[in-house]
Amino acid sequence: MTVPPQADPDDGAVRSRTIPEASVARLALYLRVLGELAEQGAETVSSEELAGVTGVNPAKLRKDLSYIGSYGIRGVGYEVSSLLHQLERVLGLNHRQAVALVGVGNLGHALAGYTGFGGRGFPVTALFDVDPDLVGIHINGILVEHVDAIPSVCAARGVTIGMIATPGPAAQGVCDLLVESGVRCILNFAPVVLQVPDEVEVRKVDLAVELQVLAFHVARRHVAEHPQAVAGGNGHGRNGHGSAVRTFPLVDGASASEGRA
Amino acid sequence: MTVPPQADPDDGAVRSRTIPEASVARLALYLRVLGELAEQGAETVSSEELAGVTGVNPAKLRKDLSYIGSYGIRGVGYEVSSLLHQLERVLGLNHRQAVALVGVGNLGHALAGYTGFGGRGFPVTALFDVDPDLVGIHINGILVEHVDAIPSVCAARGVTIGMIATPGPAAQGVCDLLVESGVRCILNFAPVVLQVPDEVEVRKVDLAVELQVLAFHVARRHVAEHPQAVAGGNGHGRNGHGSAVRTFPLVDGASASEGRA
DNA sequence: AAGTGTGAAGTGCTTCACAGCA
DNA sequence: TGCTGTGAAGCACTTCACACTT
Repeated sequence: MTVPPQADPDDGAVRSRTIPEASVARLALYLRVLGELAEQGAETVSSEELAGVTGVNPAKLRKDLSYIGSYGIRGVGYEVSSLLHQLERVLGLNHRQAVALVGVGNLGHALAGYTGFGGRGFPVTALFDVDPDLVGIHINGILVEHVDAIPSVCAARGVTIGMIATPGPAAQGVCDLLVESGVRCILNFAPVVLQVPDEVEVRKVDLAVELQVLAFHVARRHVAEHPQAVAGGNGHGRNGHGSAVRTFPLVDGASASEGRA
Repeated sequence: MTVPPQADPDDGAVRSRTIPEASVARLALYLRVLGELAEQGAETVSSEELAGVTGVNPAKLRKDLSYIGSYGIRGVGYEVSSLLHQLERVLGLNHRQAVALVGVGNLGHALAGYTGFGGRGFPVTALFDVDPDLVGIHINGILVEHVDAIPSVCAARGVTIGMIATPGPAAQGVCDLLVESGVRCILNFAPVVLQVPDEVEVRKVDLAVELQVLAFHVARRHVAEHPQAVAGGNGHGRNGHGSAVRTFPLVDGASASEGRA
């Protein structure tokens, strides 16, 4: 098809396509790197350059970008500022997203003060906790309010994204409050699986799981350095990014017969 | 094949299989939930029960577990304590993993105090920073040392996992130091793509990307509620977990002709 | 000549459905 | 009978290769 690149009505004739979820996450990555390139004064980038910096396969990058339209110039590359603009639009960053953070304990406090958010279009707009010692204080100029106030405050401030950084046992209750308040997208740091209605999108950041996956790899490497009865063979390569889907030999202390079954 | 379940020599006759990376992450999740079930006194669980709590498809769960061996009992389910033990072994949690954390600023300070780590076999063993105001202080009883000391300290304490929570520009340098010190698994919170040798495993937790993906969904939902010229149709469902691979209609303000090309 | 956009092939994860064991 | 373990089918993402544009 190859549609002529055209100015975007921003919210005018809304059309719809389809983007693989995996691509959406990478688009966000491209956006950040493009921002850095723009600051350095770059005017265009090729898929190969951008792929190099982001650790993504160039073909995959081009395909990702093709999902949002044809904004590249053949023989040249992509115009940085233009692509930046398109990515921001697709990722919904032209509307400011008000973020509410529930749980300002250890981790939550750090998140509340994390400048990487507000600086990039995600102002933390409301803070909540149940601890009487925390309710009433200010963090980064934001008042910490009681969890009971979630419905009213979220509605009043138009919160669109909720972050949960409470202890595990409190998370589901908080989640229910957020959903009840109309929040449809939630970032969950608590170590529990939240139950939510279909229309609510939950993303989870699970530090314990991350470490355990790494521990698995430590064990795997340990075997790789002491190849005893190891069989499996995936001599891949790449430099730690790429996120090519892989499988890993498992250090197994039991069971037998390896072939399929 | 169906191998008779047998006691594990723990490190004896080491064998190797293959586990999809996606499964490894879920195994860690099962492990945590099983721990909770064990505390509640449960002796067995069926794949359906465990699947319900973890938000995973029962068949997928069984397949995940089958990768580590046949530890279930047909007609009954899985013995909680036994399965727990197997998961810990596979995930390398029977050897304690010493963790080093670099960057004890905003986020790093919270991570250093995060009890979810040490409690589950990941004692934070070393802290590093470059800020003279931080070097020398203690956090949770751990001395913050200068980044220059990474090689010696990591070697001395047998650090196997490194966490990077520095500002973006410092991350690559810190990463190089860790790798040089023999650390082969890194959890990166800095908003940069680390360049590492093939043998180093990097996992990235990117808060900005998480929020941007959610922002994308906010925009998507906005359209769903105002179905104007929307075309795409994925009337899926599920409750926010499941992690079934999906695609999403894109709110597009430009370009035309939708069919392929 | 250079680099994008993309059909088609490749690969791996997910889900189904059922044989088989307790 | 109930539930696990798994072959096979389904599906989505990744990668290749090249037509096409500038």
